[in-house]
Amino acid sequence: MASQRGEGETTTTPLEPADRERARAIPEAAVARLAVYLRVLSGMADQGVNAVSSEELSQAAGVNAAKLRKDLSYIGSYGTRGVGYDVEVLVSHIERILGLTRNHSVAVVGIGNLGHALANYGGFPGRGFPVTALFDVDADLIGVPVGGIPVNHIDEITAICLEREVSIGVIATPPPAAQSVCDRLVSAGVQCILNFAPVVLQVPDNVEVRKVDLAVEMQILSFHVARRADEAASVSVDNNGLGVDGMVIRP
Amino acid sequence: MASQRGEGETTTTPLEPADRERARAIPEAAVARLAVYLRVLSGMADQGVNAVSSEELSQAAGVNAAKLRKDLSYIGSYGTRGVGYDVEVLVSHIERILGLTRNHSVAVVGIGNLGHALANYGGFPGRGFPVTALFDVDADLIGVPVGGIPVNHIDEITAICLEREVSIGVIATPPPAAQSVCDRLVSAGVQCILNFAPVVLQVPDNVEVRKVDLAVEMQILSFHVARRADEAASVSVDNNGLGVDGMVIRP
DNA sequence: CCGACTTTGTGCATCCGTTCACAAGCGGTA
DNA sequence: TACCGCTTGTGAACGGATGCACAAAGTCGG
Ligand SMILES: NC(=O)c1ccc[n+]([C@@H]2O[C@H](COP(=O)([O-])OP(=O)(O)OC[C@H]3O[C@@H](n4cnc5c(N)ncnc54)[C@H](O)[C@@H]3O)[C@@H](O)[C@H]2O)c1
Ligand SMILES: NC(=O)c1ccc[n+]([C@@H]2O[C@H](COP(=O)([O-])OP(=O)(O)OC[C@H]3O[C@@H](n4cnc5c(N)ncnc54)[C@H](O)[C@@H]3O)[C@@H](O)[C@H]2O)c1
Repeated sequence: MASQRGEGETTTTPLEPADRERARAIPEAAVARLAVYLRVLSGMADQGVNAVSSEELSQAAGVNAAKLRKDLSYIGSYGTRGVGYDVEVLVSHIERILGLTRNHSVAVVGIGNLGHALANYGGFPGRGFPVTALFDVDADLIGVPVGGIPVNHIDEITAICLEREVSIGVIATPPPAAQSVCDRLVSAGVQCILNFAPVVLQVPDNVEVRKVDLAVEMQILSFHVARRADEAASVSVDNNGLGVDGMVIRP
Repeated sequence: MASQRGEGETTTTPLEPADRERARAIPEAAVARLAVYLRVLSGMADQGVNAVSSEELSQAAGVNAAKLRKDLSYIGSYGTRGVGYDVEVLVSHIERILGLTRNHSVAVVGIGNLGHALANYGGFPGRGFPVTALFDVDADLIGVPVGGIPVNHIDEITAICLEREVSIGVIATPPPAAQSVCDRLVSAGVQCILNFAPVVLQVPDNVEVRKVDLAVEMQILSFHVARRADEAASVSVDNNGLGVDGMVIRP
């Protein structure tokens, strides 16, 4: 508690360490997009591309060019007018702002279907997120290596998280276990949690939780299907009063 | 045009095709939360809870009570002042708005680590999203049943998607294959896509894509770690000029 | 060295979503 | 029936994000 925002109004920004002030001001939505730009730019760098314009990059990232420029302006002015951006330069600045200059050790809890997939996934270590610890309660799993890391018992979570300096905890347990696992991660000092269990986690203010809820994603898609169907229906209603499946819509 | 609010004092006017107009106006963010409320409410219903107030429900869903009420107001007025909401009633209305009154058949493409986890996951069918088709290119996988469904070759995607009336396609292939898989899904008539590959997909306007990008999620968490570390540093700088790990921050 | 051309960075208007605050409406109670 | 306390539903203010449009600032060819 008490670690909410609050202070910061008094200074009319005479900022010396400009980056810190900037970082604080970057909208969350822009942070998410910066991560996407970074991935696109990394791909370009790998293909030997040296420079890119906001137009090109925005196309590749699937956003509006003006928004891209604004997003980039949050982290500083690293473009060259009339030319564009140096890919390498942009990559390194985005990495710096996102805190990717150091590795973030990841622990996965719950090595079931999803936990196995995550532990085996090769995409994280390469991007600065080495998976360094796996936990479960299932006796059959303890000691078994998954993706090269042996599974530990959940009871060892505090000691091991501290030892391996875990900064991100991933919860892939069944829903009923999620809150208790979360609590354990928090008391082990983990301040960032990625939660796959369809549960709303209660955490202290100093802990950041992001959730990935596939059922919710699907339901959002479902909503759009329904909306589309309705639109189609309200058009065809002028024809015959029938919905898409021939279902009568409010006759 | 005409689909906005408009009516001011004549609020008692019960619109005829009110739901369609409403559905169109629901902000995307609210839709995502409605899905969460639905899950919480379903849990309550299972436990025999009959009624709930906006305060209780908002707590359980981890949101502000006013926001919850506004979200619910997008779908209609189904509460009782002075009392609260009937759980069953709310469930059925949210389901209706989200289009969950009918099943949405799901196809998963790319039956690797992640695809296996998704195919085996029992949480979808129970929520109205039966997985009815699996596709891959790997000859060793074709015909093998995963989660009860045999894997088909990707070349059969059009025929099978049409036959099984797939409405949601899930892409879990390696990134280079994602766009081509997406194109095939689209030409098979699939209008909703959930993409796990870290790639920006290009689709026609009538197709809805949602992406789940775990690397991006982690990078957002990383950003918050970095921000936190900076805050700590700028405080402790007043003490000893040292950052959290004893690393010197701008001495 | 200049002028034409290109692209960035950003002020500004707009839009969308969140939050506040309170009147309206309902059930319970005397 | 009339009053009281509680909770909903929503107008209105606010804040944050988006998109536009253009001046500023650079390159490049002559
Ligand atoms: N598999 C998917 O595709 C998928 C999709 C969406 C959501 N999810 C969610 O992800 C979570 C995991 O799904 P899954 O399919 O991998 O489940 P799973 O049952 O295959 O695996 C769960 C694992 O967690 C372990 N576990 C149980 N209690 C534990 C505890 N207290 N501490 C540590 N480990 C514990 C179990 O031993 C098991 O190995 C669930 O919450 C599920 O709802 C999964
Ligand atoms: N596993 C994870 O935890 C994880 C995490 C984040 C992102 N992802 C992403 O999800 C995707 C899948 O990851 P994975 O670990 O399951 O990969 P994987 O390599 O285990 O599986 C990929 C599967 O796709 C199949 N495939 C390849 N090309 C195909 C095509 N054209 N059509 C149909 N199938 C094809 C392969 O045969 C393989 O079975 C990747 O894009 C990955 O970046 C995975």
